[in-house]
Amino acid sequence: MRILVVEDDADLRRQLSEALTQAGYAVDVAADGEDGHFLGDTEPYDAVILDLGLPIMDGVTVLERWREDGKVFPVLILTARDRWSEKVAGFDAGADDYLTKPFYTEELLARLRALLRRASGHASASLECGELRVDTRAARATVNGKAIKLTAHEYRVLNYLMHNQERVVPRTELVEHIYDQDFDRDSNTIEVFIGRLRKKIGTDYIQTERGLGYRLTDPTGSETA
Amino acid sequence: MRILVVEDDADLRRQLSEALTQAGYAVDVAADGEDGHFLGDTEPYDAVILDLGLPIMDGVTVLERWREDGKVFPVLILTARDRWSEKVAGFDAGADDYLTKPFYTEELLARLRALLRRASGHASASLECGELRVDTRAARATVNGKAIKLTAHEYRVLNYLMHNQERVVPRTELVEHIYDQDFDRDSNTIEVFIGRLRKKIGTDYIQTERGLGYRLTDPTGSETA
DNA sequence: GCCTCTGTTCAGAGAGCGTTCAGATGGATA
DNA sequence: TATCCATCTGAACGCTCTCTGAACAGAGGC
Repeated sequence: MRILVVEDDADLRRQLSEALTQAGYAVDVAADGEDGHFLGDTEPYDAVILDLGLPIMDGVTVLERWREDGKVFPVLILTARDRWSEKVAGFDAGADDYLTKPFYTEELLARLRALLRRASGHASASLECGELRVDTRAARATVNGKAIKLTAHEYRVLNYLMHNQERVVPRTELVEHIYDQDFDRDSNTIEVFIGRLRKKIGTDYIQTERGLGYRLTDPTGSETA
Repeated sequence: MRILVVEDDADLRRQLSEALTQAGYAVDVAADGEDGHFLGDTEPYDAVILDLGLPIMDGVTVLERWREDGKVFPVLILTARDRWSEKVAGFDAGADDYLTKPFYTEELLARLRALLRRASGHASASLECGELRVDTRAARATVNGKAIKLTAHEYRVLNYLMHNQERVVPRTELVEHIYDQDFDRDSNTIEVFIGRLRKKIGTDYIQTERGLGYRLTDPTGSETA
């Protein structure tokens, strides 16, 4: 975890740097808004601790510019001022937390941990198979980065196959997982859906194992007849 | 956005509930730790405001159990105690923010906005989607810079979709996050609101994924049918 | 070559959705 | 308190798209 500290007071800066280093973080420091802004724009930080009263460029301005540039790292604002209206302004500029000087180092570390923990909770669950990708959260499929429009049942079939890549999935198993209990098995709807999927994602992904079922496989991968 | 308030003091509970409702949230309340824990376990909240000193089950215990159960909603801890050691304990139990009584309602709302925004993966206070913009602070929406007049529920629907851009949001999920506990789900109010929103913001922003739900998307973005 | 299994096409059925509207509800105003 | 107005709600209706099942064509195995 790499942290940026932007603080003009030399004593506090050193104190923060030491505390964070000791807590196991990699720490960079900046003494004014311009340096701080530059570092935040160019280096990949996991979180930033930002003083509001800074030389050259104000802390809120620095923060606003980062957010405009699409920087999403969590920012903890640090300031001597205690007025709530400024806290509100800080939050709405894109801050994630706020701490008023003087503060206990323990509390700072605790808030930082909370920020990092929350920021890391955003891994999107996506299944991949070659150039085929299914984002289960967004319910969206892409091939070579191009979005594919799937109907609800097509999506269900593909999703199940993606969860069972490289495995032969019998048609009965597909039926059981896609439909609820009572479904007339004397129908060829699965074949129809497989056909439509092939048409949309490309014919090579879904192989037919005659008499056994279907297998989703990476067509570019190591193939053995 | 649906919020759970767990607070034993009746006055404060009502005050919070009113303030949050007026700010456009759907609010459920609980007066003790056991009720609170149960609600948090069974209903899909976007955030929780949790008092530490609670009857029957302590706030920290409630929080720990939620986290053990895999609940990830952001939690803002609220307490009369000001000692930093308890703040640290609260954070490490899985809290995301901390506020000491007495507090300004404005600050609570600002911290809540920051939590919700961060929880949905957005860094900046104003949510954007193409030319559509929602200012969560002022509860105001604009398209191409022109303000749009939205009713309370229209705003809630749009706000929730903005927090979940590019994702298919099932209608049931929308209902759960826009209304509080008691609401008759066998109604087509969501369709009605979607229809009105499309009329106001333009028809291209909200896509219907038949059988799956609705998706808010940037119409000018790189879309491939 | 015959038989079985799979792929494709198509039209009807049905579900899901959009729209409209009337009544209910709640908040504001006098 | 009575009245008005905006908003919300739930039902009805019609439309569109998807699903389904059948029929037929094609591929593969024996």
